[in-house]
Amino acid sequence: MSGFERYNKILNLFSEQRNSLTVAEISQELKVPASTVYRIVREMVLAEFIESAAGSYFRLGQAFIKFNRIINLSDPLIQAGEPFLKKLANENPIPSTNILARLFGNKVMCVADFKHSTFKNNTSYQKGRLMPLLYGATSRAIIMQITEKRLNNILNLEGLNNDLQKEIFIKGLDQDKKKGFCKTEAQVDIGLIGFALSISNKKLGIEASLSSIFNISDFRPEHEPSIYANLSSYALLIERYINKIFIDTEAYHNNYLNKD
Amino acid sequence: MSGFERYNKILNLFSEQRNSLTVAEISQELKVPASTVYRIVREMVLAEFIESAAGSYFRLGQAFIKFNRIINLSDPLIQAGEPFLKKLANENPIPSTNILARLFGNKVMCVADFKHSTFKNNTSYQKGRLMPLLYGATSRAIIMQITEKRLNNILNLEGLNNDLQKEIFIKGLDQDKKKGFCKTEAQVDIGLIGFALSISNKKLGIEASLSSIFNISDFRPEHEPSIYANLSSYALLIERYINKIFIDTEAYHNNYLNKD
DNA sequence: ATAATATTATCATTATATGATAAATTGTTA
DNA sequence: TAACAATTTATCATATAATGATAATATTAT
Repeated sequence: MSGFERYNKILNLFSEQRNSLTVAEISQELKVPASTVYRIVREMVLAEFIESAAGSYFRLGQAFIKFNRIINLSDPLIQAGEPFLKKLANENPIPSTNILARLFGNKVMCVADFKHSTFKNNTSYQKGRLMPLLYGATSRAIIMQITEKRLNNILNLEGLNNDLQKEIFIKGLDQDKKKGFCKTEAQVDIGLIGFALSISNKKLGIEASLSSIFNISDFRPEHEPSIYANLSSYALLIERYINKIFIDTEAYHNNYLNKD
Repeated sequence: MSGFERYNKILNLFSEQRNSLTVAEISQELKVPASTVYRIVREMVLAEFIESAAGSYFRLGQAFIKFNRIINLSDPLIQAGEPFLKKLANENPIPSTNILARLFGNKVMCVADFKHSTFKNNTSYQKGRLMPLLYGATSRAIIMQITEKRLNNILNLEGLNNDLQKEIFIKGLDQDKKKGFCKTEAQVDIGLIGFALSISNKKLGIEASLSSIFNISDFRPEHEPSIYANLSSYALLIERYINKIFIDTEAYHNNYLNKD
């Protein structure tokens, strides 16, 4: 264990379920002596990436709140997409939650969400939460973009090493690719149905998706056309906006450089 | 430069204004050769603390969104305080923005905010943004809690090294301490007036404040009593709730340990 | 007050980071 | 498409910092 990995491993011990840890626990998890962990933790406390809680426990620190704000203000996907989620929710024919998600390692992370006030259920998708890559329309609209090789790696990692299963999964994905959208029922949350479209920008390395999630009980087949119409028009809008941000940023950088 | 500081310094080069940087720029800022910076940046990209953007620029990475979520779910101040901000806003006699803030180094960071729909102005206080420690009611209600020695250090750091100025500042603070609340006009944003109370929990090391911010043009002296009544009842409520969380967490930990 | 736990300090040893340079890759321009 | 420039990765000897066992304090609980 060396370099940044050492720090990252400690941070990744913290989770929604286990949000505070003692040095003894960290030491045990990482199989590193307590004296070493104390030194490392102290460094991170100084930088406010960790803070001490009651009873010799430690928590994640406030620095994350600070950096999270900067990301929200600078991430092109969030900047371009978040403002449209509310509009999308308002135009959908039935109550919905609407989500922007992107690839995060071999998981999918929601980076923006808007739940319409009339949508009473809760989805598992929440900003910052990691979700499985192989289930749900939100995720499918993302993996349909990645290369075959990478997909294969991920399928192996996720335990889909049975060749037949793999083939079936890839075939289904290819069909979705041709159609240009994804639709899944109850793959992530029971009682919910999801529709998703890809959002991408090669230059910015964005592999994302825009999705609308509904209660199955609200949903009727006749809703589908307007759901697709909404999703596809907003997906296009967001892609264009991302591109605009890209152009603007480039211009800004050029301008900045010329001023030297 | 060594240990976590090396990574932290790079992360802290990113700001709202300068949200993407090239390796050359980082190298220049930190006075570290590009070959070294490339190695460090690569490590951080792997951990998703940094991500590559277009045109050889780098941005903060998505890991912050993930960790920010965990903090929001686990920070006792946010957990205890955030739900009450909306209620406070609704009960205030005039349109307001309501803020929970805490100490962050020698700055003050807003960790939760709720702007009432009728409040049209914008405050500088936004979740995750660092604000000066010496101006505004929000900040005063925090520094009035810290030890004299620490305050002195901060006053020196902030350039208040003139003894007379210092004395005046401390006297004003002492008066606020006696009154038990802070009120400032236009110290941070012109046209706004702020009222704040301290929130603290020694065991959890929380030094924070709850504040309501109004438009000066909306404000009349007769509003003051109800403003104070609201603030003080919610501040008390939040402190009690923090304590409840503390007790619950302790019980949880004990329970967890006994199960081994 | 005493015991138990948590935290910091010390220091010889080991392992890793560093940075100069070269090589490779990628992007740009003619 | 070739030639060029910029970006990124690889290499490696050397300097530097991390490690962890142990001892010394500090803090907390009994």
